Amino acid sequence: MALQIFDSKLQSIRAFSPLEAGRVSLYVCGPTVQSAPHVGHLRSAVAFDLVARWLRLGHALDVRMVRNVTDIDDKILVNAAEQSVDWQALARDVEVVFNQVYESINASVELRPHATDHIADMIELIELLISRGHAYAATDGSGNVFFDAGSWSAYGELTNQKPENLEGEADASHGRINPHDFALWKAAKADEPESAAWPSPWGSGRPGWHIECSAMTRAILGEAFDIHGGGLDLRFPHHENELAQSRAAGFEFANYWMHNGLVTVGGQKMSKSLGNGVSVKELFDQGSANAIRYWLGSAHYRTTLDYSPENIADAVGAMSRIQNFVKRASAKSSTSQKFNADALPQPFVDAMNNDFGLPAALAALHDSVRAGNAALDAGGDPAEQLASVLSMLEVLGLTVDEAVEVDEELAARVGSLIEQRRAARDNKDFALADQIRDELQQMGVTIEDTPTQTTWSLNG
RNA sequence: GGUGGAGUGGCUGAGCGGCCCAAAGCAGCAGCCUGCAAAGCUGUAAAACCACGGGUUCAAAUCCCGUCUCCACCUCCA
Repeated sequence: MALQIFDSKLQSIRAFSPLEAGRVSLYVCGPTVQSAPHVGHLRSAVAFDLVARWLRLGHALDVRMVRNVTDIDDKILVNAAEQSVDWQALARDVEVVFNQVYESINASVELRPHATDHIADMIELIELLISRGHAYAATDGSGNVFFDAGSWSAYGELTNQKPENLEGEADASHGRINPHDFALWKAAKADEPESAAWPSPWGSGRPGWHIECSAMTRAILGEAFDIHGGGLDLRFPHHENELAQSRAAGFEFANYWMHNGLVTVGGQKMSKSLGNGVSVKELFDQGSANAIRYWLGSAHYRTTLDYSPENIADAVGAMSRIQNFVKRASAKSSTSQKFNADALPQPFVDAMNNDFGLPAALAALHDSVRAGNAALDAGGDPAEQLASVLSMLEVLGLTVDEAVEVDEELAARVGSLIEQRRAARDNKDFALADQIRDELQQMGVTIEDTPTQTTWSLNG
């Protein structure tokens, strides 16, 4: 089965076919580095990392994936001012945190262009739009430049909006002709740092948000590229405006649009005003990055995913079941190959090809785990299932959690107690054995008896 | 007001005309294992009347009409 993708511009499923045979260009809107990442950032990152992985591993395509960094923005300047720090330092620091988080959840992207490195590209694009009659410098002498939405009849095509139905800006000023015209270039303000302004034909200023992505996609992926992705909340106005600008400039722009669903808490979208945001740190305290990644894949990428500690706990359990199998099977089987496309079960392949149907793919994964466990219990060699599971995990970007490092002193004490308990059990002194077990539990150590030995791990 | 999305077992969450007397996970129950546990593994019940009311069809969770409820976007947001 060929890959089917839900194109959120057409609002329907269609077969995926790259513009250039064998290659895929993918642009995903990355974070505005204004404050620490939250669960929503992770969801988007993982959703599109899975897209890239499947294109690479499942379809042997050469994927060029871009995730930009918006490092100049109103919010960055405001937050920096509030914290009395340099805005560039804030942006840099926040970006470091984002990169760490992306790496820990195995969703890093190599191409990470910064808006501030593409100011010249943006100015060039704005000039092109003006020359084509789709943008204008504000007539009030403010130095702002706006996109002329009225000049572009297709405006609203991405989200099926008619300009007259939009609520419209309360403040249709700053030199706008029409309320739905949006800023391409914002004139420097007196109360903002000089470092946040660049020279331009319209005076000193900085780019509007939307033009950044239009300029960067063009600079890095070209005037036509395969897939544009981002969070559902970016569809309007951000992506609508990107599309209008790029098309008005004469570019083909994205061939497919993909939007990931949002993360809610108690059925409501996370937002600062509601104070229900869940930080990445809070999340990682509840489970390994693998378990979090599993949780993010447990619902289809286009649906809303509700956060709750219980749901995370479920994912931790499910992930540990899979990892247990890999550990058990690896001890019995010599399969070392990490990924083999031929080892992917057909239901898994079909699920991934059906618009990245992760829940069904995970069901296929569990089916292989169960079959492998059954083979193990029957004394057989689970090589086939292990190969399948390892290959699926590779596609899913999941790994087997490594044991946590513990200090030697503790290890020695625990080892000694376990030895004493073993001796007691050999003497059938079960009261003493249980007493030692309780003692270990109080130390925060849980032991597990297997037929041949006793293993232990730290709680929590 | 406009534009989209969603309502499926105790919970999470797939399926989107026939293979659905509805996937998978979690929880429950039983068994294996164990000195006993825990952990692990295996198997499995239930009234899931697929929000509600109509309709189309040989056939509907899936399509159509109506109703109710919830969510998102239309300001910055992944």
